[in-house]
Amino acid sequence: MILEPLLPKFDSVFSIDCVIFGFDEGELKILLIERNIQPFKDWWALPGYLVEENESLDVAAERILYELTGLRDIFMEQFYTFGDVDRHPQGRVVTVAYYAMIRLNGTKELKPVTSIARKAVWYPVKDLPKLAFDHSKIFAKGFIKIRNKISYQPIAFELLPEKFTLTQLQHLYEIILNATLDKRNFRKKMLNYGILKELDEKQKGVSYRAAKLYKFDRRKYARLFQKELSFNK
Amino acid sequence: MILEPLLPKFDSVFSIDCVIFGFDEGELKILLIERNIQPFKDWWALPGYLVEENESLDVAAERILYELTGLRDIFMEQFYTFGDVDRHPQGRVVTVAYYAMIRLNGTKELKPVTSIARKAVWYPVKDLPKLAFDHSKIFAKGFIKIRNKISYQPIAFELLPEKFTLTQLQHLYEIILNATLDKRNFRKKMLNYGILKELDEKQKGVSYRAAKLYKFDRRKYARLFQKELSFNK
DNA sequence: ATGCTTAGTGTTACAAATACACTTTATATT
DNA sequence: AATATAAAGTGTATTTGTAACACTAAGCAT
Repeated sequence: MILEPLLPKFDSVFSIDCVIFGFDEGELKILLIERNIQPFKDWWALPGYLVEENESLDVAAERILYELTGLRDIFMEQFYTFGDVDRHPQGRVVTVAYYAMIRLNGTKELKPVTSIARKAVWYPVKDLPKLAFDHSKIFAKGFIKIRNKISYQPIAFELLPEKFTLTQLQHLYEIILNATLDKRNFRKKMLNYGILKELDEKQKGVSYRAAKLYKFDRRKYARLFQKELSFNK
Repeated sequence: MILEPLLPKFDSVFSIDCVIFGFDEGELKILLIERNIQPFKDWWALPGYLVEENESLDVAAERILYELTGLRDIFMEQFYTFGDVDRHPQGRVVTVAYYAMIRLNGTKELKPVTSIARKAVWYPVKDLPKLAFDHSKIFAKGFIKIRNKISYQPIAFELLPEKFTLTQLQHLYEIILNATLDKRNFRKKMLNYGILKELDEKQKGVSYRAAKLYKFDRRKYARLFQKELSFNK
């Protein structure tokens, strides 16, 4: 039997960082934690931590988000990997960044289940504090990512409450795209997608004419994105 | 002076893998190497290797591609990071995948400058061999990436020789999109982009009517992609 | 009853995408 | 020289989507 050369065993460290978008009180927000450990103790940071040895990246992302914020069952998507040599003071740590857009029911409490984070809070993206590591850069790239995504997929509803008005939806688009949109054209386009269901219900508690409520039809939405774009023939 | 707790020093290993697309003899190809080292010695693989300690990911990608194939100054873009627990037999190795589309002048010789790769060759994507590690999966994701990209950005010219005919361009689109396109509409659309320059030259050596040659105008191309998409107002 | 504030609505103009088939031209063959 | 061949090259009508644009309707507060 031929002896194979002995190979060194690799034992690596890398991390996950999460950019979680929410929409509340007419503002786009992201989740930040206050770090309770070194390095960057007491700094604001994206929820992020080291991946464990026997964990795939996707699984790690879910676990880490849960442990640092208490949020569960959030579908996140990987969007970029940051690997500058000096991005981590303890050595070479590459971090894989994930993003998600979620509905922030007001009720969902943020409660870190580990002491790594002192607390987790929703922070308006307009007014972010200085962040630990290269997290400002990571956030910026994540923001560009959802801006692009929303331009070709009507995914904004992930951020809205179950029932919403068309004006709320439009405001959300305007914030993410950083542009003002024409009301009539916006409504026409959205309704044309055929993924909104008009409800027999109206907004309540407003001191003016109440708007109709809508909800998204996820089945139709899924069907919509089976057909592909451009150059169909 | 307050003593900070001593932090462990991280010392990690991760890799880069490159999916390099070329177009030759009417076929879409990618670059593969034949591995000359364990693990997966003698297997076909994507050009890929470990990142060095003091190297950013982008720089590592360039170096690794060069060392394994002899190709230089190729602009690559990161597209996904693969981190399944068992993807590498020597332990936990996360790999950051890059892609590029390049012009394959016929002349550019492929010559690994390290013995890690025995050789590097262009392989038709239609007929890839079994690949080392999870490289088949990486390739598949890279292919989807360029398919999507080409659908909204006329980047296909990266793959073509300096001078090309519209029919060649169309064939390339058809191969990447896996669809047949209408000749008149295709031409109209391409010419409307305003990034093609008609030359005073014709195809040579064909046994039928020679087609006009075109080349891409990179200046106009760059300008085209400063203006953004969708929902402009 | 009046005022205020937002909801809700339609048309026209322009641009882009699609469907579709014949003529022209360079070369090769006889 | 005549003919065959193979791909180049070209235009129009239809449909679809995008863009610009301003007033009336409804509900609540006073």
